[in-house]
Amino acid sequence: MRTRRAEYSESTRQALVDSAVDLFTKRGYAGTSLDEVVKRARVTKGALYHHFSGKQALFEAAFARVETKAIESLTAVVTGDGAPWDTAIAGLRAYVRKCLEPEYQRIIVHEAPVVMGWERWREAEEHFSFGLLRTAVQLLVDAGEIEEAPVEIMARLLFGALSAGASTIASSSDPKRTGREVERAILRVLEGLRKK
Amino acid sequence: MRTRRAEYSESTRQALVDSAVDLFTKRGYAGTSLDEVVKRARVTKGALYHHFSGKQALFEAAFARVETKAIESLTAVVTGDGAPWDTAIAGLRAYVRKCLEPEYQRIIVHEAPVVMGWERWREAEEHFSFGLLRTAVQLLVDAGEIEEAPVEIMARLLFGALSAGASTIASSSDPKRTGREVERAILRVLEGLRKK
DNA sequence: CACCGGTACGTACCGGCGGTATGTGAGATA
DNA sequence: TATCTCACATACCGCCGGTACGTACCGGTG
Repeated sequence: MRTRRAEYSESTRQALVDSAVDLFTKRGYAGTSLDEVVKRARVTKGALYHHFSGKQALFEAAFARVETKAIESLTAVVTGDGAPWDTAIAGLRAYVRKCLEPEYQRIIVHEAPVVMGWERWREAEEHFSFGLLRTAVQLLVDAGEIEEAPVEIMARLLFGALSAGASTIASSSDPKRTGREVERAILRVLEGLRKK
Repeated sequence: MRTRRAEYSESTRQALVDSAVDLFTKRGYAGTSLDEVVKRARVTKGALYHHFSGKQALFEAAFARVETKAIESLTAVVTGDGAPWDTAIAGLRAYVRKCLEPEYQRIIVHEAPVVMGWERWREAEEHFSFGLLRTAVQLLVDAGEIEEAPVEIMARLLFGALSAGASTIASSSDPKRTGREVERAILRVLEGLRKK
């Protein structure tokens, strides 16, 4: 049953997460105070601590929000029925573009591993971007496109390379050019792994 | 002129950096209080703020300390006079091992980009590990071992992949095995880039 | 040797921030 | 309508980074 109070509650929760995503993106986790977050959401700390156990939990909620949105747009790209290789390439392109959005860049790529701790981050990423990337790699192996290799490891390396590439693009003085270069470099790496 | 006071001063500064490296490694930047740092160094905050402008500056000193030590051991590996390709491989192996040391892993790989900010981190790394890696890649290109490519970009991607690989090893339940797998995977990527 | 200047700290304190304990009023329940 | 409950608001605490100021000791000078 959908009561009135429940709707209000959900609404303020959303407002808190919205505010958190905004401020964490602009000022980072350490640079954002909870007073700012609740002020922007037009509530008080009482509301925040009613919905979340603390600052960390609020960050994880923001993390989940951003990642969920990202997964949606990425799966849309990947669920075409083209050749596995071409689909994978399209997915990589889409992911690099995602990494250039400030929200994703700051919260997911840069801060999450430190704020959540590497272990917790790794665990959470299983259900989000990294999980998607790993299944993509698995598909390529199954399709015989790239040589047999420990999928987990290869996916980790690729994930790291992609993040570094995206950061490079983002802080470049000529993002367009750097973007093309990064894409070409990644494609070259993949071609090097491809079976003849 | 080497005065007595200068020696004392240098000594307390070293003690502060030692303490900082220790605590930042164990508890991270945010989890370490300056009171703990000065207590372990057996001084007070007055001494700390005499030598460093603040917590950030102290972190950068710790960063420089750890990186300097790393560079020393890495250049020792690289300055053999073997074939460029073999030297590069040896360097990569040595770097992965470095990343498994807790100090390097926590302070340099995980926290530095967030604490210092990506731009500042990138700038600092020019004189340390990344600088070394990039010149190594440049040497391989010059020697005709790998195909022409924007060296900066390739080095960035490699750097990201190596960091991810090292983190994977460190948090693995079977580090020995994972270590071998990561090394093999990296070698395969490099072989894919090698000229025929 | 007396004096003095400056450096290398120590001490006391402030403001801000994360977190907590407790009050309260609107909406659900009977 | 009376009561209960939950979704907040309010007030407060302890810690921590940073600052202002005091001080003792070393090193040079007459």
